[in-house]
Amino acid sequence: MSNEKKNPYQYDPFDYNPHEINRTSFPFFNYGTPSIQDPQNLHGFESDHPNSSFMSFTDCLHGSMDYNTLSRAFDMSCSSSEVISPPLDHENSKNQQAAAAAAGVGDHSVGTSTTENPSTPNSSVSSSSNEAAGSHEHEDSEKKKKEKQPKVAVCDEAAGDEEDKSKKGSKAKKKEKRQREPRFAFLTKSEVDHLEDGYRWRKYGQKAVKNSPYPRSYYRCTTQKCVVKKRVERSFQDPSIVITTYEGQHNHQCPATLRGNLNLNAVGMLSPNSLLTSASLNGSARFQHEFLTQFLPMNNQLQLQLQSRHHQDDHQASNSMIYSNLVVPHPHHHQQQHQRQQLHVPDYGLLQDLVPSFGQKQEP
DNA sequence: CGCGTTTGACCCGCGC
DNA sequence: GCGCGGGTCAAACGCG
Repeated sequence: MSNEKKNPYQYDPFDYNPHEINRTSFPFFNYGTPSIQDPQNLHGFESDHPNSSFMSFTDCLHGSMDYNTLSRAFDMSCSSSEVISPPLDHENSKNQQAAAAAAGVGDHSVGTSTTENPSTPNSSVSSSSNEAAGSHEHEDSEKKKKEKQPKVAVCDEAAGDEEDKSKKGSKAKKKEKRQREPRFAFLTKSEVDHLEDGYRWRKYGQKAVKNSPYPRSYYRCTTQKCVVKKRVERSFQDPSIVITTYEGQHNHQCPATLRGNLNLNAVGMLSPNSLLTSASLNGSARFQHEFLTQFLPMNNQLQLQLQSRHHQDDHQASNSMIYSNLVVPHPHHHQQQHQRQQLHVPDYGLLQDLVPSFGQKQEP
């Protein structure tokens, strides 16, 4: 656990350096040196966005921009041909988890910050996992996940959802390993589990999470034909952290956007710099968690790029991660909460699956 | 009544 | 083969 970003496979999207972020043009991804251990580092980021007021990513994303553009804007121009899927070494992660847990891994930053920020606003740290990349590693990870959802796999999502429904037993295509949609996970510091992201979700299940007192909730986009799902769970290491994992791509527009709220400038998205600028300058704008959901469609590309990049810069222990100070307006909270981001949150739930190295990074 | 949540049962893959 | 755990289904229920 203590290490290594040296290993290209030890992809740790949760490891980042806020300072880098300030320096880099892209506020969400950081390929810089990992030093989140120092909570202080957070200040750098924070100072940039004292009010945690960012433009809504959703807004931006709903604008007219294609993913290619986005990825370019995000300065993720590396080749995506190389798929570097974090190997979900089960054993490894188990050990790491155990070790981490034993060591009280809450990773300083997490534990510390958390305590320091009892008010729990919202901030998020995200990471992506490339599960649908198709690499061997990917396969491994999938196995861990047990690729369920045979229905979608068999009938090609959108279309078959309905029909399959009736047939749980129709193991018709068992052999066809269900292809998992690319998943995108991120952390959000919030008191509420289900963060508003502009889309409408229906909860379809809840399960207790092993080794965690917090249950994991399963949501599905209520839009017809949209097979996007998301899982929400709370980090047991830091209950203030909500781990949200999106799976799939929305094939429709964000309802919120449709309702019209934006004057978003996709502009901001076209350039990392502009994004940063916008975020910093546009105090009224919000940068919501939702941004990730919008990001989903480009996940493959994005993730590949991120990971590839990581691979290239592994000497820097680069991590692909998306993070932000979120202001998530929630019905239950009359006030918007502001939170500093928590980095490097050790979680042994979904994150472990998504970010294999997540649990091992906790050590300087 | 429509929509969303709750929750127990069920399915399925994996490890032992 | 069995048990475990993740993921999903679907009936029951709640709410506006």
